Amino acid sequence: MPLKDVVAIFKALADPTRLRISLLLHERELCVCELMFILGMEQSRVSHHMRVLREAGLAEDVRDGRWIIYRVPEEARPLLEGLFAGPLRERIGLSREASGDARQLEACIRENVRGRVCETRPRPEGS
Amino acid sequence: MPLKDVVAIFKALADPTRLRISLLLHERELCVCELMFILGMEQSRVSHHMRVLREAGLAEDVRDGRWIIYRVPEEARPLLEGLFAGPLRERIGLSREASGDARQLEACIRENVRGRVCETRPRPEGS
DNA sequence: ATAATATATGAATATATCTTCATATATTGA
DNA sequence: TCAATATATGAAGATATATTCATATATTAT
Repeated sequence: MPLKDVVAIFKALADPTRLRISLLLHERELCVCELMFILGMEQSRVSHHMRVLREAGLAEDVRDGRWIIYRVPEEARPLLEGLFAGPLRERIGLSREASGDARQLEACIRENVRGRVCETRPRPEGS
Repeated sequence: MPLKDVVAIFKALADPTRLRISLLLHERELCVCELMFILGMEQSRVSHHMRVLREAGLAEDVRDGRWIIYRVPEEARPLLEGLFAGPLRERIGLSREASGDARQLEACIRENVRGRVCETRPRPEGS
């Protein structure tokens, strides 16, 4: 494997949003609207980040009806397991962002965000 | 630890040169002129990269006479150990760059690069 | 077929990053 | 003290990256 590909993995994780997404996907597969809900970010922003994670091999998508579900590919599991275990886990676990996200992930499931209308786009003018 | 600091660690490793340097320091402490020799890069380029690694906590420097020796700080050892072990080790180990660097590191020691004049700056005009 | 929903993507702008060049600082040896 | 060596750093330019806005595509329900 070219070093370039390893660098792409670190690049993918070298952004707070993508690191948060990666940690979330490490817990559970999620669609874009669930990620929007958890992160409080708009749709295209999440989508663009998903492309980077996908191209680095840290996420893959499967269509399920009108949703596209993102998850960690089987091949990348041991890698993320290794990265997020040990010394990093402690540091990340103590971060405000990660614990907030964990709480939002629970809310996301409890409130069945995927089942309901998600308002993925800004409403057209005057409605 | 704020997520920001974890991101800084990934950012530091998300560059081919710094990843190579980090792998080298993981093996052995090195001064800038040794890194220049191994990487085949000019002085200021190496220095700038060292600053990023230092600020991310992945390198520290100790002066030894006119040399400044870089090494992995004690606190960062377990982290790098974790990052560079497992699935990543295989991928990195197979990369052309990393094996080239390993060979150059040996040459660097064999030829006692630190002991000799290193030409860390471009010669002044016409000499 | 049409409308609504979920997602992706291209373009534009703002911001960050990398490299190079010039120069500053610190140490050693004559 | 002066010259040489080793390293750091600031500025400038080139390139990459992140965010937003507008719009395209795919699926479902009516």
